[in-house]
Amino acid sequence: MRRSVVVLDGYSLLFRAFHALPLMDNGQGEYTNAIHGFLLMLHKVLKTEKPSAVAVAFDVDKHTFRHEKCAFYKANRAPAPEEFKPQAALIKALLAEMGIKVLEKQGYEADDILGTVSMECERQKIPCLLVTGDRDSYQLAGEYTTILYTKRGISDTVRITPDWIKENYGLDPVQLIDVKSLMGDQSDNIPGVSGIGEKTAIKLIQKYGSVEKTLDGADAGEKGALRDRLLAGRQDALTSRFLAEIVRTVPMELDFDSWKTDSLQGGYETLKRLNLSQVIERLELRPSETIREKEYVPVSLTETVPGELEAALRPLLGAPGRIAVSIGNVFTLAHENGACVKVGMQGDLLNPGLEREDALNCLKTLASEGHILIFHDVKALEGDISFLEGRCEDTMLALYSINPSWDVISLKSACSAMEVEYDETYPAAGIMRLWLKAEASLNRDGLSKLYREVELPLCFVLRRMEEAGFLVDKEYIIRLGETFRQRLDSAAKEVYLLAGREVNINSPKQLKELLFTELKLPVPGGKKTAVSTSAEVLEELKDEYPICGVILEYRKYQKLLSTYIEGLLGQISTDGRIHTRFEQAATGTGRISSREPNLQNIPVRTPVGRELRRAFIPREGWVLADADYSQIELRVLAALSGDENMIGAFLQGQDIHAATAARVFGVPPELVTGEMRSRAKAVNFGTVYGISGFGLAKNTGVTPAEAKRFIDSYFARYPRIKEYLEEKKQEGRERGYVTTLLGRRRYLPELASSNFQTRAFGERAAMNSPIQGSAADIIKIAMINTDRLLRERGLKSRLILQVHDELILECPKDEAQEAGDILKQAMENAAALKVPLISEVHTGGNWDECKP
DNA sequence: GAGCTCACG
DNA sequence: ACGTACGTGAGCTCC
Repeated sequence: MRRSVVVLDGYSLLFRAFHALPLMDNGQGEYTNAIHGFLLMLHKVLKTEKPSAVAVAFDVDKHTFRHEKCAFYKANRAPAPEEFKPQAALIKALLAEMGIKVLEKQGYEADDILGTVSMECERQKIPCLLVTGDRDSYQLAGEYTTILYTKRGISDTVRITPDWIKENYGLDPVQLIDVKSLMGDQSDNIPGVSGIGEKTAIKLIQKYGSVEKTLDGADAGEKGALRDRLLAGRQDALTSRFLAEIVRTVPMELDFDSWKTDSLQGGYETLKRLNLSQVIERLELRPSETIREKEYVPVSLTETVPGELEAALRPLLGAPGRIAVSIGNVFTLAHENGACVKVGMQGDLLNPGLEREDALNCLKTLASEGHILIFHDVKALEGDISFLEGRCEDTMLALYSINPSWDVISLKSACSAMEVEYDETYPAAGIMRLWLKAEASLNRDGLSKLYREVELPLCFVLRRMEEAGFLVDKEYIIRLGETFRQRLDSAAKEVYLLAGREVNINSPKQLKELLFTELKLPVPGGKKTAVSTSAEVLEELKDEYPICGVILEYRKYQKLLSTYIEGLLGQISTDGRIHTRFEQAATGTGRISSREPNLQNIPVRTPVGRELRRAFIPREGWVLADADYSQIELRVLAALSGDENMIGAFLQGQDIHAATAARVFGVPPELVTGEMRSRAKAVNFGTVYGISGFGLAKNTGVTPAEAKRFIDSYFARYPRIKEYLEEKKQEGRERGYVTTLLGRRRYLPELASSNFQTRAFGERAAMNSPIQGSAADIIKIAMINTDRLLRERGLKSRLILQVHDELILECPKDEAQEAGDILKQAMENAAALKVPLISEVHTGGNWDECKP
């Protein structure tokens, strides 16, 4: 197909439509005339021009804060009326839903984007049509670039080519820049030369060729008032020349092939809500988000012989397309064309049919025929799912990418989060409904990349990690358990002795009664009633009251025994390995979690805890390679905030906590004491968590007033960090969410709460989520790349565990060096920030040995 | 099933 | 004046 590109100037055309059409609304206060006009215009252009690529360009936030941000930019243009603004916001969402590429770039006007696209088209010799209501774009006309200018209204257009400009102005397109610099433009705040209008400017450029030549020639070549004006306006003219020229080098990716023009699908529901039925009709839109029950062709294949299944399905499922799949008690499939099939599975008493393997083989056939299979949580599917990599979608992951706060793990709650009908008898139909809606939302919110390039590929990596598992030394754990049991028992006996009676130490209620009522221990903090028997409280009392120390001892071994010794022993599979399950849609920030058992909270902070870590081992002849990011969250904070001081410390490879201490205490680095460093470290942590004076005080043991002073001097030394955290809170309040490096959102309705506590929590989450979430984004990329590289290089080494900022490989001994290098490189190159990412690799014969 | 406690990053 | 660190999962008690 012949390639050609059409780009529309979003705001200028919307504005044209807004003024050309009478004000319309949908009866609920939403104005629609500009949207209506714009979409008809878009449709007409696509129909008559039949381009191979289309996009719509917008200025970023032009209508909200252009006045403050940019002194000379469109400063004198009338503000947009209230009836217009919401339409501008709506159209972008609509275009995304319809799958039309939206182009925008912070700090640039739509004109600049048009200029950049046309420049690229000139370079590639692709015909390019710029549709706009702004005559400034005439200067962009060229051999391959035509301007479709809307003269009046929305349908009265003229095609501007270099020839047209020659005929009408006697000039080349670029000389229009020179004309504009002489005549000026009030709406763009281009001064021009005072006293020179369009007619004179054109005449001068025709005569001299350019602004420079006009100015140079004016002294000798002109006379009277005109000569005086040109000489006086020299500087203005030169400044104007700079302002009048449209930027044609906006840094942006231009992948024309992805700017789809076929099938303007999606947007039906939104247009319906806006009551724009004429647009729906003209664009021939169909309600794509919902498959209505009557459209199904439900067929029950009860007696199917396994081998005949595919043949039976084929006529129902039609040409290659997208098929939602659910395998539970029944096997259901729902094609995007509405066909729907249900087959009994073995084990279903009413309708016994297929074996699991038959169902999987059926899917294999469908996938090999070019169908895209859609699942809800594909990783949870039993059996070998490797054939689905690159051939499937996952609604759970799509919805989680859109909003990690949604409960999307079960299909039922996912459907209720998306307000989609859930039909127990045809789960696949629910999955298809979810997918069609999720796909539009992913596009609308710019999250397709996150889903498609991170979450979806990652789930196959996680699946391989789950299957690989972590080998443990079972006998060692049992022996360790025996010694822990002895220490637990003696601690219990000692507690009973000191208490004078037996008590269930596991019961906080009984313990509270014993300590604070019977034994009348003082309550730390001067509170009247005891509130907690937590380690924090007992720690404070243990010097004075030995029973508290013994209770702590008891608790330590109780935890180790029940959660770790017994918990882990109960999770060892027949292969001697522990296969955790990674939850990919469970956290509010984008982190993954681990369960049954949780291998992300294996003890490490105390020596006794680390004894347990020694139970995690590689298989015979292999080693573990463990790599962890150094200070990834603080590095992310430094990079996102752009704080030069913190960036500088990381660039120089300094000990960040010591460097912070030196700055905040105002002493040279060599005079930083251990105490100073550890306080600075606490504040660095606090900052990442969304600092509060009280929280810091509680964690470091200083008074809240001291903590506050410390935070104040910290922010005085790192002003950009303070600004950044304020910005995040503000952003959260304005937009309702904050985002990570990859655009992952966290919605924070708490910020609008009238309850102080709720609101304060929202603020801390607004500060923390971009940091924790971006770090999570980064390690996910590292995991995908590590997994791919290891396999591409034909190595046997494999990822077996992720612990938020740490990745663990199991490697054949002779591969350890190479695999460790790959791991380190993949981690350090996962993102290019303003600070380096550093990953430190350690190998060892057990997990504990992998610590520095 | 909620609340407490505690293991991890 | 309010009452706090961010993000998880698991085992225990007790209603």
